[in-house]
Amino acid sequence: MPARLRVLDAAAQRFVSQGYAATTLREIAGDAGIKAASIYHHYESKESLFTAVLDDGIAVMVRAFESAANAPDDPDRLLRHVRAHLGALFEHGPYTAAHVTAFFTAPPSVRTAVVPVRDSYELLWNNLLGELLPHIAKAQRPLVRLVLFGAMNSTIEWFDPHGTTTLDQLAELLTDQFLNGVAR
Amino acid sequence: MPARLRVLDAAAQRFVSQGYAATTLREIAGDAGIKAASIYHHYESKESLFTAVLDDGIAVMVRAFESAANAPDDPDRLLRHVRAHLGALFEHGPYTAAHVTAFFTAPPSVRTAVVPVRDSYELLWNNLLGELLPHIAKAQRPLVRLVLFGAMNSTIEWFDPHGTTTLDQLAELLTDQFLNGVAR
DNA sequence: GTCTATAGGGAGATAGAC
DNA sequence: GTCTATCTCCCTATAGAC
Repeated sequence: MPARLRVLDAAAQRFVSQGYAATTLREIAGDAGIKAASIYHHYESKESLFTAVLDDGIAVMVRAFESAANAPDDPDRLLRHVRAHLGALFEHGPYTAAHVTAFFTAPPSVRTAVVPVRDSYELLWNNLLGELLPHIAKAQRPLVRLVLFGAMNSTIEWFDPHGTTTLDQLAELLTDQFLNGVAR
Repeated sequence: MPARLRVLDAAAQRFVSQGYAATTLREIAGDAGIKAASIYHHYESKESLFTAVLDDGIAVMVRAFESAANAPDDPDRLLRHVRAHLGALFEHGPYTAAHVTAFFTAPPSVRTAVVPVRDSYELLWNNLLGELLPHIAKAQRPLVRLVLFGAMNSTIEWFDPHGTTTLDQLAELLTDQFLNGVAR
């Protein structure tokens, strides 16, 4: 595995678990098996390293969304997209998770650099929800999406993908609860 | 306003918006109108200052929960508790918000010190949901609570309490969506 | 492409005057 | 109760050898 990638992996891991400011380049370098100064051969600064992690995270989510969209006539279309989002969160390393746990620890410059990329992913979801739930007023669509995102993303704080509940089951539970509620 | 409280307020504000590690005692002191060294007359360390903020945050949430519980026969009992939680989040300063945005930037020692206090609040909710939704299996109760918490807490990242939607309306929307879902 | 060495700055925390 | 002064440590980043 090339050093540049080992550094990126280690950085994503550390940023997720400690936040941006609490993570030092020495720690990242140590995890990657090199010295801190060598990081600068691959990335020009700590900030650019974080930006690279976050950009990668969105790319994973967008790819997951798009492959879920490839079977448009599936009656469980929403379920498949929820599963894809959760899959990105839990099965593709800490890159996407960084958006949930570390984004708000990012310095302003990093935050603004990544916002447009995040927006593009959110737009995919707004359109999907508009298509699947046409009875919801357009103005309320982002709000409904934010609630769904809140429920999906918060799983990163408590769900254990190696526990008794599988990711498939979690996706079903979230989708059902989102569509039908918990009252019976 | 006593200096000890000005320091605590400033700390809560800074921790919420920047995270723990990115916040310096010099910034907090500046906001409170004193010098950094003077903080040590009121708090023994930066960590203890953060712990104080988080303890206060839980206390506000517990008080809000309890005053919502004072009318137990209200048919809109869940709504009132959701409203109370959101009220704690948006109307009682940044102390409660610190739990949502800054908790995971806390050093391990702070985290473990606050966990028992958080647990007590979560237990209140588990019991409430068990009472209101008896048809849900006991084992699934925490999961249902976590999804609800995810939806409620994520509002801190996007809801503007001074915008066109009021907190009352937001509470109604979240409660309705939680109970009945978005499908029609 | 990785290293050692180090510059330059800012952090948390302490000492002691007022 | 707040200040100034300062200690000590560790951070990001750079310079230059190999």
